[in-house]
Parts: sequence; C-alpha cells; structure tokens
Amino acid sequence: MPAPSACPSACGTPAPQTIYLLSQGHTAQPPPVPLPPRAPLLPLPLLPLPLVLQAYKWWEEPPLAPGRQWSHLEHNGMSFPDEYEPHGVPLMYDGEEMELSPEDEEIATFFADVPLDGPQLGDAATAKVFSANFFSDWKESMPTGHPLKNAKFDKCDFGAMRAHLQQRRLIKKAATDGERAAAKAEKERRFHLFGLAIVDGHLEKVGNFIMEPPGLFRGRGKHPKTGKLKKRAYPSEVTVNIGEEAKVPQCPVPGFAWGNVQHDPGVAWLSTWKENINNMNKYAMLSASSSFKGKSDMEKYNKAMRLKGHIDAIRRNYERGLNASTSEMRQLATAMWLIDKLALRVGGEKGEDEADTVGCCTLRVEHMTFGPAGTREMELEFLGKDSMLFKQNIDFTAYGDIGSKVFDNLTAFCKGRKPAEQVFQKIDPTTLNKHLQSLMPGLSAKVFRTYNASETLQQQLPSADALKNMTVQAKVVEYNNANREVAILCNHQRTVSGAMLKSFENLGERVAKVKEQRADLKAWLKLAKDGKAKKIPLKGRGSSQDADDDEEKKELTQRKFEGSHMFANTPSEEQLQRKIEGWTTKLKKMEVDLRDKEQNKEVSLGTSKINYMDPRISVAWCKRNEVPIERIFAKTLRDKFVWAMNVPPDWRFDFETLRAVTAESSDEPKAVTAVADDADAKAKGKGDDDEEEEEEEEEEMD
DNA sequence: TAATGAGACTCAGAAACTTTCGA
DNA sequence: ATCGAAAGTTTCTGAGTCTCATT
Repeated sequence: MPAPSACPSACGTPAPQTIYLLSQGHTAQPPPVPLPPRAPLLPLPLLPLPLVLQAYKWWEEPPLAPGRQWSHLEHNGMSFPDEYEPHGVPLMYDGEEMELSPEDEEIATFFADVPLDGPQLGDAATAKVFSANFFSDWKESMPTGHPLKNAKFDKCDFGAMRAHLQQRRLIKKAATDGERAAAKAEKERRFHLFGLAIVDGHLEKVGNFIMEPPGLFRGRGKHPKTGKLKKRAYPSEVTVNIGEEAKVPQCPVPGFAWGNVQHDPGVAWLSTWKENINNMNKYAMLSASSSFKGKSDMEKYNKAMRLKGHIDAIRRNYERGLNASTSEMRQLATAMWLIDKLALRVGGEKGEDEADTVGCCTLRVEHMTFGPAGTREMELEFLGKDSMLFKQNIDFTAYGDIGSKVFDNLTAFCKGRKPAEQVFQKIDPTTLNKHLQSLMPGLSAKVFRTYNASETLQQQLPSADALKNMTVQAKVVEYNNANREVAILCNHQRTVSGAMLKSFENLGERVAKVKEQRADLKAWLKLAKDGKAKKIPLKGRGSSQDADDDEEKKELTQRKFEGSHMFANTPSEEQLQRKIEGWTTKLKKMEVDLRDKEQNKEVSLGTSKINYMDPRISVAWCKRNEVPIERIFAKTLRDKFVWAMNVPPDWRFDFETLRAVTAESSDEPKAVTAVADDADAKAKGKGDDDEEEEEEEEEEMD
C-alpha cells in the first residue's frame, strides 16, 4: 500500500494548472498515522429519486455561459473497491504446491480469473503476449530474493486457483434470497452515498462512481501491453472537482486523503486519476442520462442536422477537389469521399505501444488490393477501432464518375509505394478537420458518421402507409431492419461467442429434428390412408420420475422432445393432417428465426442506437406508427434521450427543422457554399506554386 | 512554428446481470 | 407451473476523436 498522500500544497510541487484552486488545501492533509475508523458518511437525503431525476427539463432552461458546465456542483467523491482478501489456494510450481503471500496471490488470481476461451487467452498469439506481460509484471512486483523471482511461466499451474474461482462463482449463483437481498442493499447504500451529485440544484446520477479495481489490462487485439498489471488506485491519486462553496467530500478510505481538490466549472468530470498502463487520465463523470451528456448529445445531433443543410455544397467541394492541381487537395478530397461514403473514421496516428489499427488518414497501401486491370474494383481490408475488421469489396463504378475518379486517385497515391507506406502522405486529421471547419463551422470528420447514420435511419424506416395494418411486433422488426442498415454502414460488429455458437447448434439441431418429425407424420398419414393405422408408433408411457441427476433430466427432456409429435392413441387422418399443418408452421417460424439470427449474429445494433441515430427520428416514427417507445428504447436509453421524447409525430431530421428552432443566419448553407467556392478559387489561384509542388512530388515518388 | 502531447470527452464490444420464453 | 436457455439490458473500461497548450 502506498503511503498516504502528502498535502498537495505543502509538498512543493506546483499545483496543476486549474482555474480555481482550493484555498484551504490544508484541510485535506492526512495525519501521519492511519486514523481510527471514522464515522460513516452521511447519506444524501433519500428523496423519491425517479421523480426528482425526471423533473429537471434542462432543455427548457436558459443555457449557461459558453464554456461553463456548471455553477454549483456537489458530490461525495468516489467509492473504492475493498482490499484484497486472500483465499490461500496455492500455486503449483514445477509440480509442487507453493503458498503465496497475499500480494503475490492477488496478482496470480487476476491471471487465474481470465477466461481461457476469452479474447485474451482464447487466441494463441494474443495469449502469448498477455501471459508474458502478466508474468513479467508479477515477478517485478516480487522483492529481490523471492523464490519465484526467476520462475518460468511454463512451470506455473494456476489450475487450483481457477477451480477455486469457478467454485466461488457457483456459490454466488446459488445464493439464497437473503444473501441476494443483502447484496442489493449494499449496492443501494453505495449508490446513495456516491451515485448522486447535485448540479445547480438538481439531483443527477453519476456514471462511474466506483474506482476501477486492480486487475490485468485487457487491451484489445494485438495490444503490446495487454496482460500488464493494472495497479490498485488510492484516493491519494485522485483529484476531486467540486463547487467552491460545496463541502469537500470526506475521503472514504481510512488513512488517506484526496490527492487534490479543484473547482473548475469548465469541465464535466467529478474526479480524475491516472492509470498506470498508458499514463492516461481517467474520469468519473455523470451518467448518460444527465444534463451534461444530454446537452452535448443534443448538440451533436443538431450539428449533424446542420451538416445535412451543407452536405450538397460540401460534396460539390470534394468532388471538384478530386481533380485539384495540388496532391494535397486531391488527397483531402479523396479522404473526404471515403469518410462520407464509406463512413470511415478519420484515423489518428498511433504509437509503437498501441495496437496497430487504422482509420482513413492512416490507411496503408497494403490495406488496398486493386482488382483486375480495366475494372475499378478494390478490396479494402484493415483493422479499425477496437481491432474490428473492416473488409469490403468496393466497385467504384457503382458510385458513378466520382467513384471512378476516387479509384484513380487512390491508384495514383499507391503507385510506386511500398505496402507499409501510408496512402495519404500529405494530410492528417488536423489538416482534414481544418478544411472541414472552413466548409462549415464546427464540422469535423466524425460528424459525417452521425449524419449518415441518422439520415440512413430516416430513409430506411418504412412510411406509415407501408406499415398500415401491421402488428406492433412486425413494425419493430421493420425498425430493427433499418437499424441493421445503419449498423452495417458503421461497421458495428460483435464476435460470435462460444455460447452463441452453441445456441446456433442447438437451434439447427432442433430444426433438423422437427423436419424429421414432420416426415414421420407424413409417413403415418399414408399408413392411416392405407388402413394400416395400427402400425403407427405411439407415445411411450412411464415417465421415469426418478431423474435426480442433471444428465438424466437432460436426457428425459430430450426424449420428450423427440416424441413430441407422437400420439397417445392411434390418431385419425384429420388428427394427423392437423398436426402436419402445425408442424409446418412451426418449422417455418424456426427457419425464419434461424435466418434472422444468422443475419444478426455478427452485427451489433446497440452501438448505433446509443451513439449515432438521432433519437428524435425514432421517437417521431414511434408516434406516427403507434409503436410504444419502450419497444425500441430500453429504460436507460429512454432516460438518456428524455430530451427527445416530446418531438411531434411529424418531426424530421432535416436542416429546416433546425432552422425553425434556432433561426440563426449563420446556419444558412448558402454562406458555406460561398466559403467552399472561396477555398476552391484559392486553390485555383495558386496555380504556379502548385506546379512546383507537383514536380517535387514526382521526384518523391521515384 | 509546426510538431507534440496532454486533456477531456465520445464511442466501442465484452461481460455481467436480469427478464422473458418455450418445452 | 417450472426450469433452463435464450434474449434483452446494463455495466465496465478500453479505444478512439478533437482541441488546445507547449516547445
């Protein structure tokens, strides 16, 4: 355990640059020895939360000064996970039992807790890095002279610990009602203590109010640091941001004090700390349903609507730019096309100690495989955010002359370049965003994804006419189909888990069985027609009651399912006929289900629903078509999108809608067309310089 | 001064947890 | 009516984007 933090203002290091620094910093100084247990913190008053939380219609309030998130902010800091409790289960090293100190055991247990078939240990290449990183960090944490200091990973057997953890999971699963109630009460207690904040007089939920527990860093894909030890963070590493007149929260861990306390109303976070893997800042912030998040969400979608008003001019701008005289302009235009049409992310530069993933600006020659000469086809394949595979065969001629030009440009950019070289050498996210900014104030690359996602949803959702006479269930299916189009556009995927594969297998088997059964029924109908009904096999009696073990029970239900099409007594022809019809319907439904599941298994609909599709489109569509909103948005989404719930049924994701509300002349797309023309004219004007640049370019390419 | 890096926020799928479904 | 599986929902924290300060 690190020593309790010294008072920040007494230690001599300069205070971080904040606007308002706590004046009475000394009150945060801990005594040199741990304090005796303190009186528990007083919970915030227990108000009827749902009522209070919903009462605040922030979108009807006047906005705060620009750059200001709050005027008054009160909260209780954050909660910390319990200290490690040793279990005493030994490690087997080189065939021998080895008892571990609590410190050693904790880290070993982190490793034993990583599932063998998960994304880290399930893949051989990733597992190698993960295990090696874990092991070296583990040994590093041991003092010199420790018996395991020079241990070999291959000689470690974590089996007993894994078994113990599995046992613990089973025990938790089998908890009594009383135990469950106790756990729930504890969770609620924590929520009342730390889960709420008072923002300008309104009670709001905190998103993450429990410090991230220690463990092994689960970097995604081929992350060089995956498996490294993520250390326990203490209050002394946490800076609390709170209103100046609010009471500084009491530190909940005895013997510790907050590392720092500041009063900066320009930021939305309540607490921050640094994680030890990448030395990055982490934050505790309000929940998705809060006013902070709601406001910025609304602004995000309004900006996307504004883009809709400017999109024609912007497209004309990059279409012209594809033929620009400077290669920088041509690259800019080509990249904009990819971002607009293929919904690529902008793609910032990444470091050596991160997974090798790319976006538009970081695409490399090796990611593009050009089709046969004479065609304008290309396979674009790369790992994007979260190492998700983007793989698409693109026929650029399908996008008309513009598409063909884009293809020709990409061919030219790649020509004479090595596979590992970047396609776009003259641009990066900064230059690209600067250009976008000049076309529309506030425009950046990611807005295209929001705009295209929302626009696609609006276009794909069937009209009220088309939905007439449909059941609500059928309408929801239509909604999900539109949602799926958006998810595919944004390349939102999910990996097919082991459990999912298993359930596919089960469903497939069931379909096969039902088919067999229908064939049986048809054969029996023939027997009945031939007057040989007596030959029809009947349902066996004697259900064995004594199915005490799980295996037997399973077998029993399996037998029951297999015989489910049979009759107790010799059936009549009509009985058979009816059952065949029933089985045909059942089969059809199962096959539709299977196909639907198959289509969806690798597509994740949630991400676009939460982050990309303007909720007002969905709300208005539900109102027009009498679909209860809870069929589309689960509880947390309805809370997140409260601000969108009161739109009229005819609300449209259109620039005009926005203009009707804001009535700002600067929003006129006409003005931006002029800017686009300006930029274009400027590019044309610098003709002479460009020629020189081009010559340099030729030399570079040789 | 352009590049570099820090800071703060959005967006991402996996995993955990809860509810519903179907035999 | 019950019980296990499947589906739906929420939580968690890693991975991006984008802006601004620093050198």
